[in-house]
Parts: sequence; structure tokens; C-alpha cells
Amino acid sequence: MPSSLAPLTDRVWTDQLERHVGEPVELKGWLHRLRRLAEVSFLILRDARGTAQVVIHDAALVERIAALQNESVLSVRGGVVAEPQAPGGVEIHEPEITVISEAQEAPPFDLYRPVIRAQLPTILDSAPVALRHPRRRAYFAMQAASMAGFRQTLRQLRFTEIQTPKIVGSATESGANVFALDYFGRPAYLAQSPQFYKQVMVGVFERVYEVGPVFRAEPHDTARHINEYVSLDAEMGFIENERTVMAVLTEVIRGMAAAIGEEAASALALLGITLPEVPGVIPDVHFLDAQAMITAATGEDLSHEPDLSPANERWLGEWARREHGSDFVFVRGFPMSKRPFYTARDPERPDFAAGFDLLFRGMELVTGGQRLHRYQDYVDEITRRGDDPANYADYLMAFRHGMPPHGGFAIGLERWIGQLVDAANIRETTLFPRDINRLSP
RNA sequence: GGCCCCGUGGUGUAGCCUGGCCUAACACGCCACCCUGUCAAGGUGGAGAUCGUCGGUUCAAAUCCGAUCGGGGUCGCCA
Repeated sequence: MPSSLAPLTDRVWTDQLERHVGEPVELKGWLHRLRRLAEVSFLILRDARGTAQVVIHDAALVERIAALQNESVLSVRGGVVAEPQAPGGVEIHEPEITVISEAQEAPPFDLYRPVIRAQLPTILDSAPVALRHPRRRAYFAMQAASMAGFRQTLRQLRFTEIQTPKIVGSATESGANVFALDYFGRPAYLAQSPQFYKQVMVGVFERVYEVGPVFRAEPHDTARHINEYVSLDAEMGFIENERTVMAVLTEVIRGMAAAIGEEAASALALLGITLPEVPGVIPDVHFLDAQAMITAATGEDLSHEPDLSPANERWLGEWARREHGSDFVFVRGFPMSKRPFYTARDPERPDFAAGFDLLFRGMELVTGGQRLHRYQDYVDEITRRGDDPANYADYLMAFRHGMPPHGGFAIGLERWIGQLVDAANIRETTLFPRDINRLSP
């Protein structure tokens, strides 16, 4: 028998039943719930797209199904009937049911309720089954659509997708903690970001992007930090200044939101979420002006603060919504003292970076900016910071051999979804979170 | 790492301060039965927890004390 795609292509999903009214179909999926009544019972079958109601009158068949635990895998053949009383307006009648795989025990919590009634640690401990819950699945459908939108937007702008190594030989970048590992007896590290490699690749493709994991060994324990997350990175050459990067980022965010609207519409509907409007031009504010506004409004003295606190970011998020009707706001020109060495300076205010953060509903979502591109600037900056350019020889090779003005950004995927769905904790929008206490599942 | 808080059936909680009536309660799940259309269905009954672990105080400990393990919040650190 030749191999065939038929088992996949012939599949009828629960969200397509309206198209099959009056026809016999075969559905496959999980036993979501059985509601038993005296004369009639309702089997709710769940597949990757949704749920369908199966009406059973046969008492013997009800007994067979009642003996199964929820989440058993079934095949259901029956006729599709339009029925106003049915959820969704269609249901399956006169079913013939085959048990494909029997669940061994009941789920640790009810997957058929509108929301899982368990605490986050319990949900995360049971991730293989908890992720099946329609609401939790919806988060990750939005995540998948976001990645697709990111890629699609950048491809249209002639960016090339790359994959850079996650095992690296030097701890690079700032003093942020890195995970060390044993690489055949030599020390190695998990990459904290694709920063160096994506810059190097600007010398090859001019415009590159990458979707991949980054690793942070910081021992923080907060609702917005995890130790492995997905970074949506882009880097581009021949920019005018950081404004070019901001314009590209605006398009990318717009593309990601649009992709969610197109590819994850049912997830949005299930969660009752309205997509944010991405303004044609996202409002921006200089770091110093942001601080001045916060001080004027709250009396908080920020004159010696080189960064914005989470509370400051929340204030700016509210300000952007109030004053500009925008869920997004750029903060430009952070002090150089807190920025990594490859950061380009604002030519008019050299103590401040030619870079930005993008806040989304009061949380930092993206960091980006223009980078240095002249070899001597790198040597000077690394030396000024008390480091040795020789430690960065491989990276600096790109600049020794000529690089254009360039810049880029990195979006935190889990934060993007977390803010969209108003999650209290970033772990809710992370498939299998890795944090200081959690290494499994 | 600092400070604060919490560990009670599969899940979520009550009880703890003011020790004994705790043979540990309630809701959901699970098991059995009932109910002509459910849709977070509804009803009746049942099983299931030596109250994280170890030690101490006491006639008596889920309850008080100590240690330990696990978890949460917050601040700090942190592209």
C-alpha cells in the first residue's frame, strides 16, 4: 500500500461541520465531556479546532462512553444535523463510536469548564494535559500566529531568516548571568541573545531575522521574567538612524496583530479579546522627558535613575493611552551608562543612546536601536568600559571588514501574548516555562 | 539574595489566632443510582486526607514551638 496523506487531508474538523449538514462525517478527537440524561446524552468531542456535540440515544452506547475517562480518544461517525438547540447550531446524530485510545485516569482538573480552576503551579505541573484546555490552547494559537506574522512582515520587507548558534564559546555582552555548560571538557555557554550573530549577518544579507530561544541565568523570580524565552529578533543595514528601526518595528507589530486576527480569530473570540490598534506612527517620548512627566505627576525624584522602573513603565502606558489613545509608546534615549557597548550614541546627546524601548500597555516589550558600525568605535567603547577588544575578535572581524550603519530590535514573544491576554504571570503564556524553581515538565 | 506569606483527599478552599464537641467540613472531580436537550446541566447516596516532613510542649496537636523540605508574593539584581 503506497504511503498517503489521506489520513490528514481527509480529516473533518469540528469547526467545519456547518459545511457538511446533511452528510455523514467522521470526527476524531478527545472525549471532552459526557452529559448524561435519562433519555438522551450529549457527548462533547474536542479536536484541535474546537468542540462538537454528539447526540446519543442508544442506552448501551451511553454506558460504553460513560465507562471511559475524559480525554479518551474517539472516532465518531454520524450524520451532521442543523439543530438550533445545539451549541454552534449543528450536531452529530446516530453516532457510531470507536475508542481509539483509552485515558487511564481522570484529568487532575476539569478541562471542560470555561477556565481551569487550579493554581498556576498546579497547572504548570500538569502542562501536558492543562495545555489542552481551550483557553490555554488559544494563547498558543495566538503565539503561533504572531510568529507567522513576524516572519511574513519581514519577508515582505526582504529580510532573510537565519538561525544562529545557541551554544557559544564566550560569555559575550554585558555582565548578565549566563548558563555555563561542559562542551567536551571546555567551558561553553547558552546564548543570552543572537545579538552578535545577527549583526554579523547584516554583512551578508543586509536584513535578517530570527525566531529562537534565549537563555538568561538571572536568579530573578518575578511575574514577568523567565530564564528561557522566545526572542523575535531583527537586524537591518543601511538605516538612516534608529527611526528607521522604529518604523520597521511598527510594521512588524502591525503585521503580528493582523496575523492573529486572521489566523487565530477563534482564539480571540474564545478569550473575548480585542486586538490593539497599532497607530500609523506610534507616539514616542525621550527618556528624560518621560522622567520629567512622571516626576511632575507623582513627585517621585528620578534624577539619578538610569532606567525606568516597572511602576514608571505602567505610568507611561497609562499616559500613552490617555494622551495619544495608544496602547504603544516608544521611550527613546536611555542613558548610555546602562546600555551595552555596541549601542550607538545619539549624535545630539552623546550621553544617551540612539535606541528605544517599546512599551505595550505599560510593559517593556521590545528593546532596539542603532548599533555602532565602525571598527574603531568598537575598540574605543570596549576599552573605555575596561574590557579587551581581543575578547571579541570573532565578532569584531565583521567590523574590520566593513559594516554599514545598522540597527535592530528584539521582541519578547511570551510578553507580547501575556500583555494581549492580560495574563497576571508570564508563565501563563509560556508553553513549558523555565524559571529559577522550575525545570519540568 | 532581603522581607512577608502559605503547605489540609485528584482540584480549590474552610478549620489554625482563642488546643479537646475533628471519628477533619464545603464545592468540583471520581463511583453508583435518578432525571426526555443538556450546553460550567440538575438531584440522591458513596469512596477518597494518619492535615508537607522530622522533633518538641501538653492528659490531649491540623491547631502551640523549633528545624527541615516544597511553594507563593514583593523588592533588589537583570538586553
